[in-house]
Amino acid sequence: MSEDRVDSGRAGANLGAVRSHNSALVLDLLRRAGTEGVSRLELAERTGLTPQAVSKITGRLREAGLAAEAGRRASTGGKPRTVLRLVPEAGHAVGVQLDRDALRVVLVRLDGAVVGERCGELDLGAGAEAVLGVVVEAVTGLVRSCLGPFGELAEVGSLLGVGVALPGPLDHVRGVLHRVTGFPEWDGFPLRDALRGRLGVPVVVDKDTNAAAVGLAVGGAGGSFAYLHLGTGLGAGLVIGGRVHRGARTGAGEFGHQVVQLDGPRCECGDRGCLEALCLAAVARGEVEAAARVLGVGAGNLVGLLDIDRVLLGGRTVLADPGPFVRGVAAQLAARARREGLREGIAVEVVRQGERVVARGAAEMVLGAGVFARGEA
Amino acid sequence: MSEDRVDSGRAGANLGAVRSHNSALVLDLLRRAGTEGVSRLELAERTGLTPQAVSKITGRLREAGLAAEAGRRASTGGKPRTVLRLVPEAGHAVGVQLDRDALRVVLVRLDGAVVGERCGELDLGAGAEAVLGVVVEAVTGLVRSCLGPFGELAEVGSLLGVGVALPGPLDHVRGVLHRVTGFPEWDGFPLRDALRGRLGVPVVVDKDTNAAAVGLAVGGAGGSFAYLHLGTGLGAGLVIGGRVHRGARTGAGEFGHQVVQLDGPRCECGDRGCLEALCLAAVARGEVEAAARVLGVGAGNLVGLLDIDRVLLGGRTVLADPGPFVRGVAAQLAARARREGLREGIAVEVVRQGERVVARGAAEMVLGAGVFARGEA
DNA sequence: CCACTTTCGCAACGCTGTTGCCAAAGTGCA
DNA sequence: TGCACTTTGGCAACAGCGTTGCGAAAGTGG
Repeated sequence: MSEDRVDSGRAGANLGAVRSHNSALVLDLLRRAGTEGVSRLELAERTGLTPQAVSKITGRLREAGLAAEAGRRASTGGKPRTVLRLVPEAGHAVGVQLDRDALRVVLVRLDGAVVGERCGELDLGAGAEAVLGVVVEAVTGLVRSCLGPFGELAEVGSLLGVGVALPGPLDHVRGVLHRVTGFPEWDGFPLRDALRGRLGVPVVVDKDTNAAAVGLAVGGAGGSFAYLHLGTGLGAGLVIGGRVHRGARTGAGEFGHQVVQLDGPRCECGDRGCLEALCLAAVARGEVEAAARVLGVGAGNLVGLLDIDRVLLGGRTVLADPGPFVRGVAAQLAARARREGLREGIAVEVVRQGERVVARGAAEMVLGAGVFARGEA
Repeated sequence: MSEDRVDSGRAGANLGAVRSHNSALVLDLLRRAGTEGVSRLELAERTGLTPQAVSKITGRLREAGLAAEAGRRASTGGKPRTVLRLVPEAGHAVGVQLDRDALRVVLVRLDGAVVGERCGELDLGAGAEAVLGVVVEAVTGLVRSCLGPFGELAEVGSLLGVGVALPGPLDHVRGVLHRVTGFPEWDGFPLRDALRGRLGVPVVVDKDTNAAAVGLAVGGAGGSFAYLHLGTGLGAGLVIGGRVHRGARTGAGEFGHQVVQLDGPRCECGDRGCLEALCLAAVARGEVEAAARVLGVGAGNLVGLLDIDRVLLGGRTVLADPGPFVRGVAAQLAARARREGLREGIAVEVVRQGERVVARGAAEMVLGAGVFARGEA
């Protein structure tokens, strides 16, 4: 997540990069360990660093207030290991999910736990000014109710930033929307800078599917998976090698507009036989099993192309009745695996966080990127 | 390519890793510079390292015999820049392409230039012993004719290893074949170890499409692209962020068996409506334009999913008559781009090296992995 | 011929993780 | 209760990375 300094593009590595890389690594392991904590020696084993190096790194993290000692393990015949734990209150992030008709805002701690939430209605068509007002109102209100009184949001020391997730293609790097289907007034709107200006804290913007993928990747042990989101549309967030794949123009994940039926029915995108059109039409007809089968075909195409570890399902339509979707997709993947001579298909699951997965992931984008900027101090 | 030490999995970085990383980086830039060479300051700019660091690194490379000074640039008002160039003869690698009915062996230098080639017929069904014999014979014969007399292959100091590329699913990490369609006797054959035993030099094994992708990625500036190979089958090699994506079980790139026609005609894989079946059927009927259109649909699905930079076409069928394929695929991608509101589709090209692309890429796999092992000494 | 620009190496430096060593804190047996 | 042993983890010295400061080398241009 945060080791971009070492290998982004083809950049040279210096000692600062090594420190960033290793500190981020340790911090990530600490986050995964959660309440249980990890010992220094375990960290050394998992990172491949020497115990002494881990001691130095964790020492820096403790000094920065990000980690703390928390009890000790049972002895195995010698001095018991000291358990290190993340200090969850040392950092917070806000995650915002904007949908066509709804708004969800969560406040999460450094350890990923949700400590506050607000949901409400939203009319994306009401114009940028109105929508921004609602978002600013919801974010400041939520933070105020959870983290006490303050004047400006920037005064909340532990607040690392705000992550915003919304549907439709956008430029993740610059935080500019390309277009939001059905709402042409958002075309080219610089959402990140606008929000950053009104909130006064760092803002990150990404597609909803990518945000969810970021959230689900925490604890994913560097694996690869796809998050398939079936709601008002159908998209995918791809995690490859523990990192979200956004592509050259941050447009990756157009899963719903893959063609699975040459010369099939017209899709609103203008093409024919798109997966999204077929799948949603089946849902509309009440034929969930057929929808699941079509979704499974698309998932199979994706799995064949990328050979990922597992498939996660989410989004309003799936969550309303998960069983048939999981079974349908799993069946398709199992059949594909059999044809390839493998024993079993790859795992298919429904996301555990349910409706929250996107908002939580949006917050996680901030934690993944921002925690370490403080740890460096 | 070779910076795995720094970020493979989630490994900690130490000083050795930094040196490896940076040396590999510089070496890679030197290889791309080719005959023209690069100056130290250019290397510094591109890596982000200080000129002094580059001087130290190139000093080590020169001492190892991998690089040398080669003239100077025109002065711009001060001391002219000294040009550094790779010493092409410092390293060689053999690339082997095994196809169902043909064998191609190339010997390439460190700079990627092909200095020797052998082609011949092959019967993959003749059994492992016979095929291995033919390969060993061809490899030693070629190296002997190019690099002078020797007893064992391992005595050729500049020979870094042999890369082998062949169709069908296999385990790249362990060098074991899964199965070669139509030749069940190869199921589970440990090709890498068998060849390594008989040749006495390091051997790397990979799918033909991945090998081609490796070769094409050299000089690719860290971008992402897909190599689509249409020959007796249809597969893809994916390069994401300058690195070949092989997936969890090194099975990525199953491009030909994506379903694009629900309930379409049966494919020999057992599924229905596979791209490969439809595309090859059209070719068999002589309808090249239709084949290209179908291929373009598949390419569009891939581009939408991964948002890559460009698409490269190769393989016997494409090379026999490239025009219609390039036009057909480009048309599909342009249409997709228009639907997404982009000005133009992504670039579609035929691979320049033609029939050699796979064998060259196989050799490149060795250079990418092996050069640096020597540079460290 | 001299001033200026630009390249590039030497030496000292700061910082990284590593190594060698020892104190601390347990277990387990006599 | 005491002693031997195991295991953890900090202190200090170290090797090696890229960086900084500075000066020599090698050109151009007036």
